[in-house]
Parts: sequence; C-alpha cells; structure tokens
Amino acid sequence: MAVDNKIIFIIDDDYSIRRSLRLLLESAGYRIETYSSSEEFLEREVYIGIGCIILDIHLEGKNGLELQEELLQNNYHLPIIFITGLGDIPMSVKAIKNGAVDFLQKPFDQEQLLEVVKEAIAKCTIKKSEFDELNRIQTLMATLTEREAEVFQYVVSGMLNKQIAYELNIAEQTVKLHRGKITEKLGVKSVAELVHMAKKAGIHPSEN
Amino acid sequence: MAVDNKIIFIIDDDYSIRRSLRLLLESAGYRIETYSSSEEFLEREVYIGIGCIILDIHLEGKNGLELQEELLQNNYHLPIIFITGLGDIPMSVKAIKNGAVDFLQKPFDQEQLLEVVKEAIAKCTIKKSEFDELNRIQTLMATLTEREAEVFQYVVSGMLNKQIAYELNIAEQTVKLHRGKITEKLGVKSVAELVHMAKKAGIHPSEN
DNA sequence: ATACATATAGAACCAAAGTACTATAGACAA
DNA sequence: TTGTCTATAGTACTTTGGTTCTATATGTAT
Repeated sequence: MAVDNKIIFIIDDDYSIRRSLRLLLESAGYRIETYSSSEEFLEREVYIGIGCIILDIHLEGKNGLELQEELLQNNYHLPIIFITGLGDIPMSVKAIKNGAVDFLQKPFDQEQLLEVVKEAIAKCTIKKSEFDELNRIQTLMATLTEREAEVFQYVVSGMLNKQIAYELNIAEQTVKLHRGKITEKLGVKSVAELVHMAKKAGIHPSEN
Repeated sequence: MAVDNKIIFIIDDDYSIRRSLRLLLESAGYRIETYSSSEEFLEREVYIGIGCIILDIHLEGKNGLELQEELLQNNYHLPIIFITGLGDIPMSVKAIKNGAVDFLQKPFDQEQLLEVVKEAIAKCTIKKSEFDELNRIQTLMATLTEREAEVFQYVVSGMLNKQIAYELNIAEQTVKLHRGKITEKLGVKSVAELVHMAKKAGIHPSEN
C-alpha cells in the first residue's frame, strides 16, 4: 500500500507547529489534515482508512486527553501520538494507559517523530483489519434469529444435539434444523469454524 | 482471600522510603519484603503467589527499567508500580508501555498509593489465573505425541477425518485413533472444547 | 386476507464421528 | 531379549450430525 493514502491528522493550536509538522510529514509522503482544536476535528466526517492522529495535550476547549477518551468511547481506530510543550508525568501515564502510541515533548527530533508515525501506522493497519473482521462477523451473526443465536451458544460450548434439545425442551430434529440454518447463514462447514467465529466475536464459553 | 498472604516487594535504595512504605502497607495488612537493589531482589527465589513490586527508577547497578525488562523476559507475573523522585516523561512512557501499573512521583499521596497497590493486586490475580490455566493446558498438550499434535492442528482447523487422512497420507481409521487418543489425553469430549483449548494455548487457525 | 418469517417436529436417509478388537512394524530402553 | 511406546490399518458396529421433505402453528406486515 502506498504511503500517500494514509492520512495524518495534526491537531494543535499552534500554527507554527502545524506548519512544520505538515512540511515534515508531507515530504515523507503522507497526506496531512490540520486542525486547531478538538472540536474542529470532531466536525470532520469519520475517517475509516489508515492513518494516525498527532495530538497536542494543551488545547482550548476539549484538551488532548479528553479528546482521546471521547475517541476511545466511539471505538475510533486511529492511533494517537501525543505532543506537548509542557507535559507532566501523570498526563503521559494516562495517555499511554489509554493506548497512545507515544508521548513526545517539543521540540522533538524529526527522525524520532517519523519513526513513531511509522509505528502508529503499523498499529492502525492491524487494528483496522481486526475491526473489519469483527464487523464482518457481527453482521453475519446479526442475521441469526433469537433461537438460532441461542442454539449457537450451546453448540460452541460443545454440547450434543440431544443435550441442547433437552435444555431447550424441543425435539432433537428441531435443533438440527437450527444448526443447519446457522451454518448456512454464517457460511461455515464445521463446529471448529463456528467456535473460531464466536471467539472473534468476543463470545466466551459459558461454564456448564 | 486474606490480604496478608499478598506480598509487596519494595525495591528502593533509600532506606527512609523503604521504611515509610513498609509502615504504610503493613498497616494496610500486606506482607512486605524490602530490597535495596535489583540484584538483591533477583537473588530471592521466584515468588509465584499474588503480590506486586514497588520499584524505584533510579537504582545503583540495574535500574528500575532494566529490571522491568528482565522480569518481562522471564514472564514474571508480578505487576510493577514505579516510584521516582526525578522521573522524566520518556521513562514513564517506556515503563507504562512495558506494562507497569503506574508511575508515581515522590512524595506521593498515601491514599493514592494504596489505591494503585489495590489495582496492581487485582491485575496480578487475573494474570496469575490466566497463567495457571495456560500452564495446565500446556502440560496436557505436552503429553501428545508429535503425530497427535499434528492431527490436533488439523482437527481444530475444522477438517474432516478423511481430509486429514488425505493430507497425512494415512488411513481415515488411523486419524480416528489419533483423535481418540487426543480427546482422551486432553480430557475433553467435543471438538468445540478442543478449539477452546487451542485458543487458550495460543494456537491460531492456519488458513486453508 | 394474504404472504412471509419463525419455530416446531416427524420420517427417512446418508455421511461422519467414535469405539472396540485385532494385528503389524519400527524405535528404544531395561 | 523382552517389553513398551508409537504409528499404522482393517473389520465391524453404534452414535451423532446433517439433509430433505412434509406439515402445523404463531405472529407480523402489507
């Protein structure tokens, strides 16, 4: 994948920082968008491609950490690199614990910044493919009826058809019909694949 | 579980810090062991119970970050809380990225420290149970012969007996025998459970 | 009122999985 | 050499899974 379809979002209230970052990163082949505040960035339509955010901690309105938390809650997939003039340790700890790629202090070394951006892009690529896969699976799972989803749970927990039938107070034949529907809708051919899907969708085996 | 079978390891070269931390944490009911250097701590026999480490960044010999990396490589399960007089941001970033629970600056608030210790203990409890489970499974898996392990892989990828037989150039009956051995040795009754075990053991489906 | 989705289930059948028994052959250790 | 472990495979049988067809009942939407 070419570098130039990756967007770096620069959010900083200092024009000279935005300009110097833009120059540096454009010359490295990235597409750049700059914003002077969190609010301005949030007005942009959601970006679903590969990229990352370079975010100043100290901003008017919503500050960097607050923006990070908001994006986190919205499951936004773009990794964040923090930059700051006057940062303190509690801030950096919070930022990294919330998943930031790095926390750099101005003035920063250009080589180092490029390295960190590369790391962020790599992280984004992985996150995005995981996200896409999760989405694909959840979309498929959503096509199951309530009863089918219920049977699905029992199947991936390893129960026999007759056991499931007993649990649900229905005939074994009906369980077989549901199973048929499930494997058809989800496009799989084996129990093993069903379990793999369940795991990816974040469904864990209920103890029984 | 009672608080007093949880050990807090305090590693700091400053005696007054060791003493005040000991007083604070002992009065909170924890067992305490103190060390004045990384090397001294490493001489202790490996502790496998619940607890955490409170670690000074600046130490003679191996410093805090170096000790953290060494423990990380040895899969040591104890969470680390860093404390420091003179810490800088790059250090805190590195510490947290390597999994430290927190990075506190002296002088620290006693309430806050107790809170962080509580968090570390909780993290340790989770990590330990995951570790124990992983160990249990790996021990079981180690009893499989090479061939059985091979068949195991194919089974959890969802292949039919006849397909596995074809891949391995053996009779379907032989595959069935291996499967029988596998489920017997691992103590499971369904393919679903086999897949759950494989996932926990960190075995991922090979694409085919 | 008609059509569609859903859940149910019996009957019949085939494919796949699992089990039990016997048996051969090579590797390796006591 | 004898015994054990491992891998192989044939025969025979049972259980489980999966498919197809038919059929009933219920709720919902047009």
